[in-house]
Amino acid sequence: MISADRLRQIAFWAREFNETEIEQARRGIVEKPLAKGDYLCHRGDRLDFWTGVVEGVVKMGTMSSSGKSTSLAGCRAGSWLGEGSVLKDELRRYDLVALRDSRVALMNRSTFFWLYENSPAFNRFLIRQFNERISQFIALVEYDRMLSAPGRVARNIAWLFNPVLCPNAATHFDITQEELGLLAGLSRQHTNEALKLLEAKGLLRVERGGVTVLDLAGLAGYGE
DNA sequence: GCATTAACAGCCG
DNA sequence: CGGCTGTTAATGC
Repeated sequence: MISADRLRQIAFWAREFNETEIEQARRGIVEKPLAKGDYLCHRGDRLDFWTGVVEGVVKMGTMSSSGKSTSLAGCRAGSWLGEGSVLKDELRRYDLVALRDSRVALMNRSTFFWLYENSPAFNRFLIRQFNERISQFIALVEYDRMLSAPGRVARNIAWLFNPVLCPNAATHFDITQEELGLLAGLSRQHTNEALKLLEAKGLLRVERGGVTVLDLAGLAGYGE
């Protein structure tokens, strides 16, 4: 379990919680470090924890039968995921893998359900979260047909900066071009060129070991 | 042919 | 010195 202060630090959804809710939530959460390349779960596993990224970057993706990996979305520190699988008590539909040394918070299923049954604030959060995920996965359908590298990079950056899924996001984020490549499913070189093109269009600024978003809407809609 | 991997020199912290 | 970046050369589909 974690302290109430720690909970407020890592869980933006607990901001409007009352004392009872905070107490329940903090008792039901443990933290776990992940080394670069570690899998938290594979597609098809049962993982009875709702998961928050506390530090680092975690990739949601799947591995095809041929062994080729497909990226769905990156989740950076501050974002929480897997509520669908916990709620429906189903097997995971994707892998979760740490792109760099990371730290996750795990909330057990019974705590999740207690909040679901008892906390209006948590339910408001869940609705917003699901609504945002729907948009994200609708965009994923387009994305599948959109082959352009700059488009892929733009989408993935826009997701990382999603203000609903990741509310504390500043405009700058430390992420290497290699990591962005892993998220977008591109080589580092290709990612590099895509980034420079997006920079030339004024959508972002490329920095050493990071990017600064200048036009989030422009990135989210790039390639339409 | 195109894109990915490999290799390497410059650069910045 | 170590990690990241930007190129070029080699390789694979």
